[in-house]
Amino acid sequence: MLKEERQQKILHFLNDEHKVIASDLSKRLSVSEDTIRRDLKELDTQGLVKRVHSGALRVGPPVVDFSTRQNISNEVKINLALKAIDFIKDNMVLLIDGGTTNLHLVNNLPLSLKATVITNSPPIAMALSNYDYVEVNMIGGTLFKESMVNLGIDTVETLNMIRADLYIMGIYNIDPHIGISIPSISEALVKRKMVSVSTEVLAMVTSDKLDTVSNHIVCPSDSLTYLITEHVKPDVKALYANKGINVVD
Amino acid sequence: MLKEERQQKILHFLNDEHKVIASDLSKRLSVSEDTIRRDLKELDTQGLVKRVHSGALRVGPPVVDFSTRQNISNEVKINLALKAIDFIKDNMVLLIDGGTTNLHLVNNLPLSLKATVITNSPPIAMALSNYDYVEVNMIGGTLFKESMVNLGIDTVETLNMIRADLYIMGIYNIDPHIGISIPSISEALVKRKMVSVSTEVLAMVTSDKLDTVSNHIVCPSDSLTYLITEHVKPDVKALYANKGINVVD
DNA sequence: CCTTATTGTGCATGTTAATGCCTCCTTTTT
DNA sequence: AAAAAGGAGGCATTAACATGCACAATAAGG
Repeated sequence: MLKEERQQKILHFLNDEHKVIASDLSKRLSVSEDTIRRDLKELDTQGLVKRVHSGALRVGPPVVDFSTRQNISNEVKINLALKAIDFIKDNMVLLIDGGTTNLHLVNNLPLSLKATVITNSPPIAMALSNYDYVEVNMIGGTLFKESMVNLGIDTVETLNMIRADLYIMGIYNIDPHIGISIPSISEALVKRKMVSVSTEVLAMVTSDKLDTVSNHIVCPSDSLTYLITEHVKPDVKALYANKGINVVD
Repeated sequence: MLKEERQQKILHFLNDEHKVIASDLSKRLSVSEDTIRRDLKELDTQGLVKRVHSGALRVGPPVVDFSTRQNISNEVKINLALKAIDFIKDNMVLLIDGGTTNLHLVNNLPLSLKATVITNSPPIAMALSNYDYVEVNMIGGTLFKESMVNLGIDTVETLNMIRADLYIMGIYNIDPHIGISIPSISEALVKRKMVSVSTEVLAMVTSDKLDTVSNHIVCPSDSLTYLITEHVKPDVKALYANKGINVVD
């Protein structure tokens, strides 16, 4: 990757996030922190970013890109994604389904990641096409337009032939007692199958969804291996931790 | 190869790729890296590229240059798409594979279209999610990043369970005598199967591809039902028409 | 047809740029 | 205040670069 390209990416990140952390950039762009520091220094000299301890700040207002950016909560989801990335290692077989949070995750994976990704979500597949060392396997089915994932009998049947190291589940609701639930039954069926074919299961969730529930149960909450979230009250955290879930906040 | 020719090619590459690497160019154009460096230096002096360490960047947005035919060809493709739409009726089962021309078609379908579309291309599927009355069935497989389609054994096997009224084939080359061909063998296998499960086959092609050929044959040209193209010479048109192909220009 | 200038190219040379690591120092956090 | 995290500057390594030179191909002129 060219130096100019990398710096362009940093500016692009900064456009969405209003601040960037050097150590995060190092992971995302697969270069050493020293290089990131040099980049930030340069960009600061050009007046394109404001260098601060441990990272850099955006100068001026963000450039609005109508096609992709919707809301501020992106930043929260990006932060969840950055924490989740620590659990993704080279040579894993990953199973990733849909959801905007998962899409943010995929857009922030280290560029050098070497992995096999299985997904039933066209947007996830397309995002992964930027990663040279990631093999993408799409699972077919009937496109469910609300959440942009392929669902149906074919999908479940194909999943029967698969084993994954880590399933990154896009979730809508989670309740420590009842479990993970979802409004759509067909999505629930596919997610349930995905849980059953994966060694570990990771989910990211914003704190406001930590004790909500929908009508279709995907799996009990202790099916999760990792739950990535924001700052939560200690008692809620303990509730999940007691079930053997690795809570990261 | 002439120097000017080579530099023209470099500009052409840059138009599609927004960056070029000197060492890559050396291989692609079969000259030494020194020569490439001299070329890039020259082009930089003329302000046509921005020279950076290890390569060069495009200056400004993609060039609207007639020699590269980038923008023009988009217009042409949209025109082809508009002609092709006449052959798409409500309640059809359509099989659509990848390619920019097909994507243009999908983006210009009537919003009221009521149909079932089967596709192995994530971008096509995503574009179709805007159509309320179109059911989208995705065929899975291994994502082939160059052309953004799912390919492989799974893909072909899934196709065995399908019958379509009309297959809209994205094509690269067609020669009236030899047939439709494509550089990638795995893509050829999938396309061939798609032809065999469809009642009718439609392809759109710009006139400059009307008598070219690649190495892997998909099917004889008379497998086509409709060939949508630009203005072509009467004799060429007759050549295709004599094979029972409905040529539209 | 042969000579000769011109140009483009590849190779050998020393030089510079980009990056990662290391050590020592500074800032931040606990 | 101690510990941890971040940063600056130096050094080493690698890839990319500029330069000079030689050779080949081409074009012009005799």
